[in-house]
Amino acid sequence: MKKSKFNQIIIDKYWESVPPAWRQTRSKIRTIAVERFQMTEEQFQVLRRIRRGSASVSALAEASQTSRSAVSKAVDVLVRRGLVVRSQDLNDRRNIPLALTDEGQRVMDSIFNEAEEWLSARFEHLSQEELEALLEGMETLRKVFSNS
Amino acid sequence: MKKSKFNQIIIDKYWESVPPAWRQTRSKIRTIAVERFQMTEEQFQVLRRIRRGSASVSALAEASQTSRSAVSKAVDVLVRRGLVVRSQDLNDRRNIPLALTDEGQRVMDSIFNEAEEWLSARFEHLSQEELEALLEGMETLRKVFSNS
DNA sequence: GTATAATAGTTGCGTAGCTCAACTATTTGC
DNA sequence: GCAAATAGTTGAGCTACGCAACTATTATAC
Repeated sequence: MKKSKFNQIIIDKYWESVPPAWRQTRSKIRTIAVERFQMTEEQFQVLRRIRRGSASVSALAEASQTSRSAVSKAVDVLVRRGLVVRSQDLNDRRNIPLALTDEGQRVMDSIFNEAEEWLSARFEHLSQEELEALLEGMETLRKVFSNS
Repeated sequence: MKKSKFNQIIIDKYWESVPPAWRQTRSKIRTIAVERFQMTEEQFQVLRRIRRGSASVSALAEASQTSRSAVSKAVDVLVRRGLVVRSQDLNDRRNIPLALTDEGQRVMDSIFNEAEEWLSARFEHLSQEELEALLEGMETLRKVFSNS
């Protein structure tokens, strides 16, 4: 009883926080991307993850909880724009490792500054306690939605 | 220094939690919606909010951080399907209050059960502490992204 | 060793989900 | 009473993304 009531509160809060946060973030990224870099939010996410280390289409799809075809298409655009290179894995030729080009690296640095400054500004006025609870909550969120 | 480093951690965590959570949720809603109710995720959100009380296109757009035109179109589909009615506000005739029809209420009840059971199952194995931190974190998230 | 299954990636097609700008219909404020 | 603001709608157009079908490669089964 008590448990299920609390559950309902969690679910309500989820609907009221995550989808709006996401919509607003996407909208902001789009604005930056379109105005200055002609890049979509999805491409931004792909670049973001490639930047953190070597990656493949499948790994990116898994990490961002989307389909391989969607990632494949995003990567394709980035390759055509000279921001990403598809390289080779001689041990397993099905695998196609992805990496940033120098230009990709450069673009990433500036788009990152802008996007993350915006995000940063959002979090700026939070207290230390709020930040810590937020961090913990987001980690839980990540865990909860990462499998399956 | 310390502050900005912590900020970076928060931002990273944000990227790794919110967008994937959202993508997976949308995907699940779509599955339920398409398979059983022929309804999109956006329509689901609109119905969800109307169910909680009277609402208008503008209020819904504000709450879900999207544009009025997007909401207007979603509402239009729901009206054509007989799930929502546009009524009148005689005090201000610009305002068009929205309400569920009986059929809309009925459909909502069952789609809700299904969608929220899925969400509920995700949160099921969390400890009480995790749930509380999650709740607090999501409230912070909501606040942070609620004003323009 | 070959057939079969599994895996990585791509492509075409269709549709949902927006946004922007332009428009109508009201109401509010000098 | 007229300009500005507000609520809502509509049309054009583009992006995102899933599904299904396809190729290429590797792993497994017999």
